Amino acid sequence: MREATLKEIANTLGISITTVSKALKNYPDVSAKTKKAVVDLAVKLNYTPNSFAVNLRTQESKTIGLIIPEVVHHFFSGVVNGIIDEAEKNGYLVIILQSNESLELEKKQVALLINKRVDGIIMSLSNESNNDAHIKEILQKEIPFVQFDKISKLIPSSKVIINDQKAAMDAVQHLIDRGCKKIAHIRGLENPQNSIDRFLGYKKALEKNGIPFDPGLVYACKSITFEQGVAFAKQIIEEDKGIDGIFVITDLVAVGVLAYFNEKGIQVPNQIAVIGFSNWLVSRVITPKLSTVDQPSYEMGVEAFTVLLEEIVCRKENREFKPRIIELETGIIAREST
Amino acid sequence: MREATLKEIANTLGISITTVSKALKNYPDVSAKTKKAVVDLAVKLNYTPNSFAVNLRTQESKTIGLIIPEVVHHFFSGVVNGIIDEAEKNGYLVIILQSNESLELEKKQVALLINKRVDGIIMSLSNESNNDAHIKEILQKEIPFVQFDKISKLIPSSKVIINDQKAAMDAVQHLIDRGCKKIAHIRGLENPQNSIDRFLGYKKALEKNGIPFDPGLVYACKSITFEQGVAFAKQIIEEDKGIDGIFVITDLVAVGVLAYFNEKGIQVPNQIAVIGFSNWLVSRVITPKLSTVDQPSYEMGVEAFTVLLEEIVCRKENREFKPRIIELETGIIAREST
DNA sequence: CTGAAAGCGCTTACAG
DNA sequence: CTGAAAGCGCTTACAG
Repeated sequence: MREATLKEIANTLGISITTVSKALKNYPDVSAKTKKAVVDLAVKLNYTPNSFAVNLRTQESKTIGLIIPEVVHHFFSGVVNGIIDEAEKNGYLVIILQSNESLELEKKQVALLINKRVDGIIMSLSNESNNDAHIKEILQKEIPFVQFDKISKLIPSSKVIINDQKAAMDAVQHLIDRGCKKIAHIRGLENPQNSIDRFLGYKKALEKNGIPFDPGLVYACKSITFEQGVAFAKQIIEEDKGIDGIFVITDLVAVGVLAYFNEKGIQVPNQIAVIGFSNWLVSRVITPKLSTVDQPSYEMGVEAFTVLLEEIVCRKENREFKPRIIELETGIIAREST
Repeated sequence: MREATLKEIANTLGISITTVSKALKNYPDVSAKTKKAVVDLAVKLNYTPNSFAVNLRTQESKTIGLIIPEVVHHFFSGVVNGIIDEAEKNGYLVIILQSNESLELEKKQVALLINKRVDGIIMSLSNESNNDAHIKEILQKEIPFVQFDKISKLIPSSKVIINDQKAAMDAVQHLIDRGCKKIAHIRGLENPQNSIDRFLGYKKALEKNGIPFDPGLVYACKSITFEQGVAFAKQIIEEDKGIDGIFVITDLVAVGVLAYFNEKGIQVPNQIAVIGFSNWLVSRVITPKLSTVDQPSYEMGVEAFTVLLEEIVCRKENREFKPRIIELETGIIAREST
């Protein structure tokens, strides 16, 4: 069965395509009688406008693009969730691409989306990416653009973020409130902004509480893995520096720490308290249950789409759009590990 | 800056749009000289074909739709990964929608994708869904269609699946090989095919080993959650039926079982061995590390797109397409819990 | 209230 | 080797 077209409806009813189009779009200048005949037939034929033609005519695709480092990650899954849901509510569909943390791929994907003429792009940068030409091209082509999570501060677009520094301070303060005196930090990679900010938050919290900062208590991950957590936990025990609390860059690594402590019979939190970051699923089901920092991932997705849509609408109406920075609240989830 | 068009190139060079189009598509009947002039200018203007126009003209969107119950799920994330990667390699983009296990939403989403005129649809059904009208409409409109994981056997489409029955048999056999004599099964919901098949595999494995099947050793989840695992573990201990092995429908629930056993100091696997299903991330980082059945999620995604593309190509060339059932191998991952 | 016409930007069968 | 023309299916400014 072929798809019904306006032409078919028009021919069947013996009226013009113009009138059929207007009737279906509920224009005021069509008689009630004509309108009814058209609508009835359209329903009967199960007519839906050919979106290819509508796209070409209106120069809109009602589709947005989303580029993230990887889907297989609890935090990103949550964001994707929020974006898809909110987009759908507003009549938009979402094309998802993954950069796999490769700058090369990311560039190709931006080109793909621009070529596809999506109405807007939401993006979390790969670790390598920064103020690069492909990002600039998005802005230069005036394609509505929102960054979230891993952002480049240099790019003047809307951003949806959390305050990593403050969240890290809260986490370390939580350890201090629990009585920790000598707190280590297992930090992330050198480059990413959130890794830097969490480290700075750690330092600030110590400072605020009059605890001297000791660079010897900072352990830098070479990769964000369970195994890194195990390795640093081992090192911490073997070095025997009297550490009684650890703030870990993210839950996956923290879980590695807990696994090692479990194996060695080290009491958590009595001997050493541990707090992670991100509230992955795993942190809730591990023993002891991991205390962590909650990032509102779903909400980040919703906000990201919402501000993107604002920009889409503004540009369509030729109104000025001022990029907005949306900072979402994080919270400490205290469980059994602190 | 406006986007360059064929017309613009044609006017600039003083030749026809037709020739420009042919030159860019490397038709043989264009002189080398003209071709070079066109290509040079196209590169200079950073020309890319307007995909809206190409779509309308070719009646192809080079986009496929994917509907899954939820993204925030390690297994589905893996599949999504495989589909996106393989699609991109072949010049296709992927629109992702989530049914959130709601039949109502799923129906709406199928309509959205049909309306969007995607070139094909890949789908894992929601738990409520079956041989319903919206699925039939996909087939009736001759839209290339592939089911994976949660499928309806009644729908004559290509399918990418694992042999749940065999995988479950292997898991239970593994418990038996480890010396378990009285094996319980925490099964999934009533409806989904894979829940049924895993249960049947459990029965068959017992039968094959001459162990009488006891319905009293089967516990049926009302929801697939950590908490259900905890609750059933508690029940199993309190009932004290002498169970020494448990085959659990999926890792998340199995982790709940382990959490309860950990808390009560029950030795795993010495007192009771536990095996899960799906190889979630969490199973590798829990203590004791959970033995499980590995499902090749990424590969399922790759296969699903590959067979979809076969159908797309066949239909385009008006060749007959015979739906294919692709069954992927699973494997037992023996860790510390068995 | 209705409709002829232009146009979105491309592709391709056909003529020369 | 080149190009005029039709057409994909819609929307909308304009005329009547």
